[in-house]
Amino acid sequence: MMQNMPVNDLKSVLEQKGIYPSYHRIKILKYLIEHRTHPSVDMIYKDLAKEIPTLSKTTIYNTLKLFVKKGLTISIDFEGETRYDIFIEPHAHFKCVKCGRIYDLPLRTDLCQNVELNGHSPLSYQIVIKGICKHCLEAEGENAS
Amino acid sequence: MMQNMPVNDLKSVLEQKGIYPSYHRIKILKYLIEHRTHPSVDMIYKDLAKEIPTLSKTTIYNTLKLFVKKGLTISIDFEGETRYDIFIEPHAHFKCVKCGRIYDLPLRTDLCQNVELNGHSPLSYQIVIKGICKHCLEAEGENAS
DNA sequence: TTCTCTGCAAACGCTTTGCACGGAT
DNA sequence: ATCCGTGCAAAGCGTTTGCAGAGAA
Repeated sequence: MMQNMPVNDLKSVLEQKGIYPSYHRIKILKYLIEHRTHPSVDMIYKDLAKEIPTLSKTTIYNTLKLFVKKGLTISIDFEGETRYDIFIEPHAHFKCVKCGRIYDLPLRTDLCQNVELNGHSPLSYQIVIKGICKHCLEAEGENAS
Repeated sequence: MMQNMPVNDLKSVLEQKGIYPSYHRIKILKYLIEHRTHPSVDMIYKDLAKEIPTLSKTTIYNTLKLFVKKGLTISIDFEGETRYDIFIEPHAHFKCVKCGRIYDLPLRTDLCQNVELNGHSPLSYQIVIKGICKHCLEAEGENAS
């Protein structure tokens, strides 16, 4: 998980996107890079508040909205909760209905080649697959034997 | 839009899925068949409340949850709002960012053939594409000329 | 009677908004 | 002095829950 990207690199990632690299924004970007678990605002808040006791959720909402707007992050809607991901190349998401984990899945061909667009012009897409993840399937197998 | 399915046919659709065909449930099913606009609870409520003044949103929530559970309907999550659709064959959804309309799009091959599942076992999926719909593109063209 | 469908009101969870403080330029 | 990042509190919105009353079997 840990990628130990130097703070100066994080700063330049933000600056290249036209985002002022404040202390909080660097921390949130660092969190997204080090926790590739598609965290919600609440998850980020609970973890970062340990380091930054004065942190507010509003700041995280503001920051992620800015990151999405600037194309640094994507947002994914799961039943009533928004999750965030810095991996912006096209891919699908798999959500395990047992453990709740979310995985990235590569696409063999771009989605738009697989859909009949009927004249509509796509800008972005999101694919969410629900099911039982490999991890839980293996756990089931162990219990059965 | 109107398909004028006889009430007895609507009843048997429900009964075949093991759903008691109450007055409200028939009305909601009828609405879903006649309005293939991926309505939200609120849209259904606003329309049906004209005919059934005592109708409550809770009943619509209960009914749609039951329909989804029994496999009669699918639910799609759009930014913080759930939409419902009786078209249960696999397909993608296109949401226009200008007019908000939602379209069904056919898939050329099943999604799961296009994704590397990495050992996870899928149960269901949803694909949402955002962009500008044909209708709005044509309207833009007219304004430009 | 018993079970379930219905509906009101309150609670709930996630997100947004309004406004004020404070730091940076 | 101005702009912008931050944070508290309140409001907003979609949804769920608890409970009571009505209706069907």
